[in-house]
Amino acid sequence: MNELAAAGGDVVDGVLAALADPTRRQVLDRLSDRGQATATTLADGLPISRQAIVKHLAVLDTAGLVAATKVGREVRYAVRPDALDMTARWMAALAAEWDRRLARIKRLAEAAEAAERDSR
Amino acid sequence: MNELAAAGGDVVDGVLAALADPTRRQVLDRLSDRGQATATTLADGLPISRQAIVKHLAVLDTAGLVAATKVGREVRYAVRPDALDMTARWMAALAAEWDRRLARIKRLAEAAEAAERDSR
DNA sequence: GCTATGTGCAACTCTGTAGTTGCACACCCA
DNA sequence: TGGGTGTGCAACTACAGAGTTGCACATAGC
Repeated sequence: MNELAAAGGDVVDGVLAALADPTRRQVLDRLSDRGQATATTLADGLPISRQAIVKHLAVLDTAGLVAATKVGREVRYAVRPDALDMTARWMAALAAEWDRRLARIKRLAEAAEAAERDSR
Repeated sequence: MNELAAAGGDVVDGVLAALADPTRRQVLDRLSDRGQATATTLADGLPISRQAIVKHLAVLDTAGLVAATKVGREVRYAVRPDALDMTARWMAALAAEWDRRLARIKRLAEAAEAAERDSR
């Protein structure tokens, strides 16, 4: 089993699934730009309905990328960097791990080649 | 417009879409573990058909996460860390950007609150 | 109290895609 | 040269989810 996949796997899973959708990334972008916004406000500048935005916000909320605050009759959403940061670290660690393994394999291949040359 | 989204947007887009699928992450994990593998080999330990694996590998290839090498009649795949590393950096920068904006908004809110208090 | 506006809920359509199966083709080996 | 094994291509099914629409409900403001 992979220890990288195990560490905070649920969070990473949700964040990756959430960020896979371009519309959701756009929503996040606008949200981080304004600091706070409601689904209705966000739907204004986008070519999709408010309900679609609401669904996207629900996904982002589940992924921990967004936090909802009820103020009177409206619900304000704000960006939450923690989950994103965690996923970035996970990804960087994974890339480093791949690099390590590739370097090891390259070493082994070169050693095998050298042995081959010597035996000839 | 967001300068972060613009920088290497295509690569990030592909990588995120590719990593969103758990099966593809599993394929990548096995691939990085073995260094090299064919679609047939990878399909052995997984509960899906070779053709499904082939399709996943095609997606990963398009995303730049994997490289294919033809050796005789078989096609060997290997992990390629560059695109993943680039995406990790993009994500870290995005998280930092969110942090910055949140800090700025918090500062503004506090300043507004202080002004409110003074005027009272 | 009455109306405006913002949310929530539910049912529906539709497209993308994960997965399968069947078969043809290419190549290694005896 | 012929059989076994690995790939590629194409058609098909099935399901998740992105988006819409309609309506009921709650709250702010007059």
